[in-house]
Amino acid sequence: MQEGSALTDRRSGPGGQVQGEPRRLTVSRKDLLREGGDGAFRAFVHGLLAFTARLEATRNGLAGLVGLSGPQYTILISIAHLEEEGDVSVSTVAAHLHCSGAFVTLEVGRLVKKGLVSKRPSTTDRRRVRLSVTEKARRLLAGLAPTQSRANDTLFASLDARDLDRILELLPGLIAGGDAATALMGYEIATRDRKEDA
Amino acid sequence: MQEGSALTDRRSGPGGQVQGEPRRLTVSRKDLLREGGDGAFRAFVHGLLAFTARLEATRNGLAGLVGLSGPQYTILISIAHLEEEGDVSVSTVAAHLHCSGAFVTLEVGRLVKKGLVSKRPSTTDRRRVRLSVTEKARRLLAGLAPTQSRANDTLFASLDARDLDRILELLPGLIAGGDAATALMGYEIATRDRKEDA
DNA sequence: CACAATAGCTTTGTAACTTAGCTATATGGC
DNA sequence: GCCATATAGCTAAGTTACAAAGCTATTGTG
Repeated sequence: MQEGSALTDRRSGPGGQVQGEPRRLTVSRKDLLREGGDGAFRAFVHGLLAFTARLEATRNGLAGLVGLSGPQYTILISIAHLEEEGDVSVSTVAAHLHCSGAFVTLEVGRLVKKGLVSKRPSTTDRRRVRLSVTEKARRLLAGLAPTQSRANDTLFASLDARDLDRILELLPGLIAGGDAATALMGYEIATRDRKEDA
Repeated sequence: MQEGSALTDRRSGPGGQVQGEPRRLTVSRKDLLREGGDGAFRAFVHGLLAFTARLEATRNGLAGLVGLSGPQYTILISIAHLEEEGDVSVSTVAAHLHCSGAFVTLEVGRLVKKGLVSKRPSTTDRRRVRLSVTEKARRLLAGLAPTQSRANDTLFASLDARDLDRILELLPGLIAGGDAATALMGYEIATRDRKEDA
């Protein structure tokens, strides 16, 4: 009973007294504010957080079905994908997945050992390595497709055709924004202690 | 020169011979196919992969600015968020972030040690713990808000008002889809060796 | 009142990374 | 052509981010 008292006023402190400051916003673009507040945007961020965790869990499951770890599977399908538009090197994959080259080197090595990726020297730059997925890997992934299809249908059941179109349109900009934001973060980290305006 | 030969036909094997099988689809809902193919959907998946990696990197950067690890920061803001709609326990957070309770216990312990989270026994269920963020944490996050705002403006520069509305509408369904898909994966994993139709 | 289920904690282990340092090649100025 | 600088990839070493298993204390359930 009286669990109603658990109701939390999002503007009040622990004693219930409302602080004078008008809650600093976590985003400022007007398109992303609603009635001057960032509540909707925050909900968006937390929703994204919850969704991406489940997306990753699903990917890990698919990976496990073909005997790979999540990252291995991700790297494998990324090579297959990137291969469609040109030569793929370790650094290409690392940039695409936004992780260190060392990690890609390591995991690609394991994929090679499994016979799923082939590694030959690039013809144009002998420092580089040309990665491609083997026929064995294609068969493995083709075998996974039915399950993948069920998983994707379930995962994206609420998405309609227009949503997909719009997101496809949006993604390049969002990725660019991600690169810009991480660059910005690098700058903020480098200059952080300099200013101290409370 | 003659790098043009690197052009990869996405339907051909290494020798250039086209396999007879018509590329198994990774999704089957008609809304998500284009001209009967899953190419657009695949592009969507890979774009999402690239974007979420950058999103996480940005979050890690924000976390670092306040002396937290990425997961610590994520857990902290999740508690703050979940607190707005009711009591928050370890398992609430674990379910929201789709990770193990053990991990939440561990990280929350560190946040408590830093004075950012308070932990008291739930009044209604003495097995449970009631988590809440401290005033110190609120100040810390408020101090981060300006940077966060710059980062979010950059990250989501390409998103317009209608996009945000639509995604907000979509997210609950997507999260539910994620839960359903991971459940499905559990089933697939449990029954995988049973059938073997090559 | 037993019994099963649930919440959380601790321990223990593993997988997922990164940083630093190295070598080989490439590239741009002089 | 040659030197300085940058880039590609590899390796080794270390750290962090997790999860599985097992325990205790509680709570619901027949």
